[in-house]
Amino acid sequence: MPDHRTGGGDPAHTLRLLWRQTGDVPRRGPRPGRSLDDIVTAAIELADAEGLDAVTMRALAQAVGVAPMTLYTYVPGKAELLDLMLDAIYTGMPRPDRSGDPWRARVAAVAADNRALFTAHPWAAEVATGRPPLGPGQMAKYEYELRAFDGTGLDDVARDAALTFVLDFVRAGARSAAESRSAQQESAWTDEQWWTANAPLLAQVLDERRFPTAVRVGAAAGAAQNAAYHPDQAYEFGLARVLDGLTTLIATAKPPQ
Amino acid sequence: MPDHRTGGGDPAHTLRLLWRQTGDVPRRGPRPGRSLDDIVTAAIELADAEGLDAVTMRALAQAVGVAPMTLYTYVPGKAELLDLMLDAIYTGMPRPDRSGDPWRARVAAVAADNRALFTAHPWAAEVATGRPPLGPGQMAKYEYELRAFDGTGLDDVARDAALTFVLDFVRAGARSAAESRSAQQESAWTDEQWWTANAPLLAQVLDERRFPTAVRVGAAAGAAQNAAYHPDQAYEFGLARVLDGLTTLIATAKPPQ
DNA sequence: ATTGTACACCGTACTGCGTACGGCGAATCG
DNA sequence: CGATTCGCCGTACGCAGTACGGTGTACAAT
Repeated sequence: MPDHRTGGGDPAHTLRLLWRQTGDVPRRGPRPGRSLDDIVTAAIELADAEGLDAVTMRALAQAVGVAPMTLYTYVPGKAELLDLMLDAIYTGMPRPDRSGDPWRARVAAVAADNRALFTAHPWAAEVATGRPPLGPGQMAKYEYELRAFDGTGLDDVARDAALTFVLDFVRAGARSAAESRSAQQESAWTDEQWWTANAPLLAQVLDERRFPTAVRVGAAAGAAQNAAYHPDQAYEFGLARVLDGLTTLIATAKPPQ
Repeated sequence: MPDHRTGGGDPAHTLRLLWRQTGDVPRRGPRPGRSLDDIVTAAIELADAEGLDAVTMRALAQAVGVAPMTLYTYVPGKAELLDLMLDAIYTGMPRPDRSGDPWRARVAAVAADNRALFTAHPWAAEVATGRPPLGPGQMAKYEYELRAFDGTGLDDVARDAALTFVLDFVRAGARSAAESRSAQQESAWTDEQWWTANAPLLAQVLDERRFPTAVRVGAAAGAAQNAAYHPDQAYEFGLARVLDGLTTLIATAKPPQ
């Protein structure tokens, strides 16, 4: 998991790029050969195909068809590029009108939408968004997702906390998946191969009398995970718990009328 | 957030190091000047003090008082070192007998213990543990934490899923905190400075009619986070939801007798 | 038409990372 | 007392982001 994060560049510059308007003043000198969107789109495609680590300035330049240093005429640096990539995929998320559904279905849908985002763009889960890209995509996403809690009786602070709670849960699962994927890519061992390689070695040193519960539960969990697809299981289990937890909160906040 | 992960080395070699026994056969040649524990301890201290990024083989070598390449006579590579560091801090975690407490208090204590671990060793939150360090520390931790669900009526698979759910929640919060800290370290901007730098710029481009909920809730949440310490708030809110969600599950699994 | 200038483009080079490789010298064994 | 083992480490390589400065083009002003 690389130390990629949004909000790494100069705020003023980053915001100008995020909220860029198409109409521009006539400029002197030679016309740019590409557009900023070309760069961002190519970066997203590269990240989708080969992971975030593959998005080096050299590789991206080659994909776009320019020399590495030429990228710096479009983007101040890699930090700003990441903000632009994220905001772009946020912009592309679906936002159907779900005002007729009950809140629980709406929140479940928000979770599913974010999960789908991370499936389509696994690299997005790896990016630290403590300082979110404050662009149009992020704002539209935030606006839409907050609306999922309409009618729950939660106040504004609780509403933000609840959304953060749900999104953090989805992100955590996507991160595990992304980490697993990049681990396989870099170590040339499948997760499964790694476990089967470890099992016999571990059995030699592991004392069942010292760790009885761990050995028993570990075996059961291991068997269950082989039967079905593991990340999906953890997601289903966790999402049910998340929604139940919010249900308890909302039942207290808004007693049944 | 660097792409540090456990389980990156050769399984056989890693396990041998993790379960190393002190009694050794007499060896030929010169005696080692340091012990493996010296290396691991120094690495943990360095990570505690300056973050995981500061643990470079060169910096660690200097801390230990040897040349960089000398480290490779103690550890096959950096991947194995990380496994050893993590298992070592797991070993040091407190494991008091809480069998008298109700399950909810026990699980809350497990969450608190893990949170304390990440407070003492913030770098631990950054490490991807999809392939956990299968050493004595990790096993003791797993054994102990599974016991928190004794008497809940959960079967082995659900018990593992529930523990994973709780630990992932705590880890997600600790990651945010760690990311925030390293962001401040590298960008020379405080999170707060960053937000106050962005606020006026964002106000110029942000249309309140287009994003009414976002603007309102964002303002309320921002104000609430300035009043108190933000990560603590998110933890308290989330933990209550997590426990409530598990309560609903357990009430269904084990009807009140 | 000419000149001045802003700007797109990019070749070179620097720092810092993990670590492969091979040499040196000391401690132990036969 | 030689042979062997093994701790130690100097050098060097590939790859990352990007600072710096040079080159040539296209427009604005004259």
